[in-house]
Amino acid sequence: MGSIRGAVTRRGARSRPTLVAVAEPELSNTAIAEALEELGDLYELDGAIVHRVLAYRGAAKAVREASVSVAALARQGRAVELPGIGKTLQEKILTLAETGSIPSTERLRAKFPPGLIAITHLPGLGPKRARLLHSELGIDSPQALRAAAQGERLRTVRGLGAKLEASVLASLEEMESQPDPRAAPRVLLARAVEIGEALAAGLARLGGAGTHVQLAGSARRLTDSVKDLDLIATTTRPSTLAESLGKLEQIERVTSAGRAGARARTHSGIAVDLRIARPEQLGNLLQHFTGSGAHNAALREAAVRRGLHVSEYGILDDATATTETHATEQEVYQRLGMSYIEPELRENRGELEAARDGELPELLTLQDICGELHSHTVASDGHNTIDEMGTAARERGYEYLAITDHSASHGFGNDVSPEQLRRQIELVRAANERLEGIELLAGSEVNILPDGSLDYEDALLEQLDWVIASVHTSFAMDEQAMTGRMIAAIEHPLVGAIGHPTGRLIQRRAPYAIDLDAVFAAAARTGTMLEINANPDRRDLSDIHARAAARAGVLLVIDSDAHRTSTLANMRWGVATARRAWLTKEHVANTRSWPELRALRQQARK
DNA sequence: GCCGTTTTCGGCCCGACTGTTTTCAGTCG
Repeated sequence: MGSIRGAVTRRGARSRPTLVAVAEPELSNTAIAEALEELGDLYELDGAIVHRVLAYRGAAKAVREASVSVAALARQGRAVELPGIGKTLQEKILTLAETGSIPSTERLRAKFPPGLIAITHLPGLGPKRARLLHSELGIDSPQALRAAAQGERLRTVRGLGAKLEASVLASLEEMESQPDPRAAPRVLLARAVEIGEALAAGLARLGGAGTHVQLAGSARRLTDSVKDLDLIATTTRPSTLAESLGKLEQIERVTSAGRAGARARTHSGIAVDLRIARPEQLGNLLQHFTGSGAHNAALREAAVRRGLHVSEYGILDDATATTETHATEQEVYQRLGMSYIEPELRENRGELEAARDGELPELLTLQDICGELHSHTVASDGHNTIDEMGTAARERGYEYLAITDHSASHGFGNDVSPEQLRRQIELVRAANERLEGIELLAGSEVNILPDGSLDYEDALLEQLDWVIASVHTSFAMDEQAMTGRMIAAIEHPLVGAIGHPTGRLIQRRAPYAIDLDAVFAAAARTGTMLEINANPDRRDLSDIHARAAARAGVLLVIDSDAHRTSTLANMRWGVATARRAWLTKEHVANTRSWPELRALRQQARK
């Protein structure tokens, strides 16, 4: 399932490719994850034990993060290989895929009105209170809840009071402007880190000598987006430091401050949580507040089996009944019998087992990157000249820079005609003569047309050092067609890499429908590389997808896709994604010199 | 409902906060 059935265009064929035949698309992982989440919510309302509910939520997460079709896995009896999915859930997934629904969902939907689930998602209200409201007052929707709160009827229920009525009304008002509270606005990582690092530096300055402040939370794990900022500090004067948070220009207001820390909000609306640690327990606090929640829960669960209880304050040993504190995270992990786990890996995706077995990868670093293979100039939609980009790349310490402007059909007034590309090649060659200390490569970011062909003739592409092929049009094709389109480009012998392979824009545009299993298989077979586009809005491939690609034997490239000299620095976010994908230096092609990389390409073409 | 460096049965992270409570349940991260 999900694999290529028909013959694909032979590598080396120069004629227009024919689209490949691919299998009937399966029920999407997103749809399965949503169904499991709904069933978890319904069981929660039904009063199931919390662990059963958590099992459904854990399974939904595993399905959402799976890089292959879970419906296809379930058909093969292999969905049980995913963490948190056992025989029961595999059966339910199979039933869902084959009949379109799950019987227990249907039964519980009949029992609880749909509006009740919405109520459980309001802050301060959970399943217990929703059920109470339903049984005591007959409340079955947010509208009914509002009426009851306004009529001061909530306080007639034992355990509820006037303050809850007020907070419910406030939450309902909030919900109207933001229909799903779980979809609260998140900030892209680049912006969050920029603000977070400024806050940390500002606090360190105000705290004076002996004060250290660092980012924790999801910003430290370098996730795609961030909900709030966690800062961890050590200082000799805790109260003074907490108060000084409000003096920073980014802070709109401080909601609380004390010796243990402070809470605040930036002018841009991001919640900030400052925690002040005693130096001897900095490791415990930092480990706790870096998360992720799933990583910490799994870590603690494993520790309990060994008689150890982990919290932000230390590790309690049942054997001695004492709590030990740890100045560094290294000591925390060591005490638990593990090697140190880099923050980017802390997602409960197998890192705990690997750390116990001493099998964590040596993650790629920014310093490993030798060159940039995707950049734009004024020839298309960039803002700097070839020389300016080359000089900036050299200043970053790169050995090479590929100039890859858009191609003949790009549109927006930025298309580069074949004639213009010929001229551009000459300009790049001339600039390469002028500039010392960096090799400039003549390249192009070529459009993959809807039929899978490219928008320059092969004879012209052959004159280039480096070709990236990307989809920039017709995003709405069905999965079969899009997969065939992409594989045709992967099969093209002159294509070095596929740019931003899924087309996603974080928080704005979902990936287009595509069978990535088939794409990875084709890329591994042909040696065509796949890009991790480092633009902070894209980070495409994602961490999950890049990890699956590497496992499938695909070689990756990390590209800034810079449109001006300053955005060459976006490489940082691509490396972050690669690290979250467990990638080492060996997985990434542009950690190699240009001669080595070129040799790899030529080898793949044989 | 899942899962095993004490278990195939009986467990399943930890602490803070809030609001409503005379000792705690529910929710949250």
